[in-house]
Amino acid sequence: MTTEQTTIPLHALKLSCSNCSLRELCLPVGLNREEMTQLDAVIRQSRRIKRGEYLFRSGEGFKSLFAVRTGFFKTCVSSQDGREQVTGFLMSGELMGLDGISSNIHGCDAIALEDSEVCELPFNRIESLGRDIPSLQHHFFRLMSREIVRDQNVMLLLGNMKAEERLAAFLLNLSQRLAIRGFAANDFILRMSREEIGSFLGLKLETVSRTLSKFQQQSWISVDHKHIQLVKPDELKTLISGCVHSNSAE
Amino acid sequence: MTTEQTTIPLHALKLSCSNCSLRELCLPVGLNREEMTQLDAVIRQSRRIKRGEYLFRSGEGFKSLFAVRTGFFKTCVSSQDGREQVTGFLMSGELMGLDGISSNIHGCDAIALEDSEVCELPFNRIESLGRDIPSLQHHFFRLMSREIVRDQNVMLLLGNMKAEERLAAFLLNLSQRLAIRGFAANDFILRMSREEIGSFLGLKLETVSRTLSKFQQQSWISVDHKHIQLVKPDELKTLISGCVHSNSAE
DNA sequence: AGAGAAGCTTGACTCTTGTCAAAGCGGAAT
DNA sequence: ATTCCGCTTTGACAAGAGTCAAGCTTCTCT
Repeated sequence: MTTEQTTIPLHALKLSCSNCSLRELCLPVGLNREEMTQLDAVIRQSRRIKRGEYLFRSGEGFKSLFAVRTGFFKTCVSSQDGREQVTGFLMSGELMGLDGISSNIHGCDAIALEDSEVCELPFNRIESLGRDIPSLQHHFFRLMSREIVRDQNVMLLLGNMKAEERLAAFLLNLSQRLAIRGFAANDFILRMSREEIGSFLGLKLETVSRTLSKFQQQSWISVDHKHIQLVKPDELKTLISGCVHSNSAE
Repeated sequence: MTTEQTTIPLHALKLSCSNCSLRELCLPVGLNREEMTQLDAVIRQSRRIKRGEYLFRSGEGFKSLFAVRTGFFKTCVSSQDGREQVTGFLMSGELMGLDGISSNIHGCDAIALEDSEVCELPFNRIESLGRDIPSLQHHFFRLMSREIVRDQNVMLLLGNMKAEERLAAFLLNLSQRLAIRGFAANDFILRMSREEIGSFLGLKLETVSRTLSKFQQQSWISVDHKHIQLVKPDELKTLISGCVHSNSAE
């Protein structure tokens, strides 16, 4: 049942752009055939990124957005003294680089957590194409807005929740996003280290480890290193019921 | 020296749209006279919001963005059990409602912290105008991206910084934004309560109070209820040097 | 295959922040 | 002008998470 890699399932591929598995990007837009062709022309051939490699770095010039085609990424900002804050984990169909638009400079690092493939979307061409295809323009506004909503939910998590709640919310969020992509919701492999989870959740790696152990002792989950099974996902949901945003539809 | 109200200074007004003091919105775009007229036509007459009133609520239908003309707002998301997370404090020229675009439903509450005025920007008209005026379209993408960058910096703050660092960063950020608007950078009135500051910074109100007292004991600031003076802003800067984002140009 | 490095778990202890409580002050409304 | 309520400050104590350390497992690279 274990998902070997977070690859987008085939049926989604077929329904989306011809050269790019961007479910998020293409499906909801409702483009006709000609518009789809135009968009395809803009999307550069996909690019392979090996595990551990940077897709882009904070401070580099911004030209393109990148959509994850296969694989798994993290994005993070670093402070001057080296503290690292992971700002997100991205799986297939999700967009990176939106923070670079404001200043034409990337505001975070994007690092592959497994061998991955991305599609490059040159932003100036997206902009001009958006002027010709209103629904595409609207879709990009929506994508950016969704990122803002996501960030606000992370703020709620970092500002208000206890360690157990944070970790439960994290596991359930991963589970849900995998399920949407056609993978098992309750049996998956973590692509990131305890330290990276901790950085994302505002916790130390020891706290992450201890909390996972606690969940396992309660038989809510089973932990075998990076292999996680949600045995009683409802218990996790109960734990965070109340402390999640009223209409958190992420 | 105290700023009685966060009103945008006159020279900025003159340089911006004729019916709306939206420095952020108008100045950097470089619109010509006719385009400016078009934009003015879209911006609805400004609306007054009394202190304590909601501009919009989470869950309400989204139609428009709102720009603060005068006054001061907070935006916040609430969890089901009533925990409130303040996601931002907004002063003149800043935009609210960007999170509503994704689902056509507002994702947060916007509440006036003093008697305020806002300009309403119907989003569908902004979108269509953006198609005619590329620089306007680009400007809105940039505004949304800037919001994402801001949110990432807040994540860094909530995830990595200690109470003193958070409060120092908060005070310096306020100071800087006031200075940009022509107000005194080191002598200002807080528009929000200790509890609201705490909610924004992920701290309890008592911790905010104690930390302010600590700063005062060190003669770094002077605190008289809501009246704050930054006596030694450089000490505050030293405190957060290192833990702020490398290129945090907010 | 073996060695070394990196990552994970767990324990003991510390420390920052949260919680509870009480008292003081100021501002808003009558 | 007065009263009351809400905000703020401060103290004492509790608790959750961080720090430090040791030992173990797994993975990677040679």
